[in-house]
Amino acid sequence: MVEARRNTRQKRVILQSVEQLGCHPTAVQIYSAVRKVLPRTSLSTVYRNLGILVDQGKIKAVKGAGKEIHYDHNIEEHNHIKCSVCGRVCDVNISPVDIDTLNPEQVSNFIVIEIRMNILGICPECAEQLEKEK
Amino acid sequence: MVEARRNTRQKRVILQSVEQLGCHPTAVQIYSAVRKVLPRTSLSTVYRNLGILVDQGKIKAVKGAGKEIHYDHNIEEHNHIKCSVCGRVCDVNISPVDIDTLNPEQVSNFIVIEIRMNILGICPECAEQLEKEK
DNA sequence: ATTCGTATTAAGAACTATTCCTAATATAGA
DNA sequence: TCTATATTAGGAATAGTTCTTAATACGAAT
Repeated sequence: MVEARRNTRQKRVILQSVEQLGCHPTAVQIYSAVRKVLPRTSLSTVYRNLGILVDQGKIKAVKGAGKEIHYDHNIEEHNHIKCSVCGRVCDVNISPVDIDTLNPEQVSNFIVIEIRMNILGICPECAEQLEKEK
Repeated sequence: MVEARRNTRQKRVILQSVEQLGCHPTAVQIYSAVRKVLPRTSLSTVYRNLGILVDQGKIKAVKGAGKEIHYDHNIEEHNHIKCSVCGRVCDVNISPVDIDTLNPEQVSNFIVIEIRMNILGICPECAEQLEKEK
């Protein structure tokens, strides 16, 4: 990825959208929000700039349960839970495993780079809805 | 997914291949192995039967870091580490978090279904190779 | 063993999320 | 303001997976 140099309107609005949408939006959700401000923005511009913003450490990409990548304006290390019904992603507050305490045979002698937890669940709203339908 | 009823040659060879390949093969790797025995097998048949076998609890799908799904003949609960260089997946032996010990506010009031750890690392072989290239 | 209904297959089209390509545009420095 | 070029819009390409359909083969009944 080439180092970004220019401060374009698109890049500014994309970062703003990730921050304002808050709840771990996908590229398509960010795209919709951006197009309300800059209607001619293309999806590839959104993807490219999200990549640049991740590289610059301004946002984080949340991959995991499900095929879409979600984006997070909270760059502190934390984990996520995904609703298996509606697909939305929320934060979880489980202390991550300390990489330094692992011994090699536990991890097939790999050098560990990153430990992510992907948690699957049902969000309160969907749980309530399912309860009603019974 | 409709309940599978017939015991076809393809299904048998696909399950065998997952078991014999061992190290968390992808659908395409399984497809290659199956075609050595049944050369006219199609990729969609492999995918469909892998889905059936997962539904029947005979194998597990390992999703996580990376876009491909890997398949595991070891159906006991355990976690995985993926090599960021060559992409292969190995087992890790880290005690999973106990779902029952979590309190609701830790998990944004979700009902927790499953906790998966996705660990990213570098496998011994790739680490050695990288060391040589320096 | 043979017949027959239908579950399953092979082959490839379709789909989805993402990345790549290229001419046109807009930004930042002079 | 002018200019070089980084970035954009638009759409094509890609990768992994799922879907569609006519043909096939499994296995229950004979």
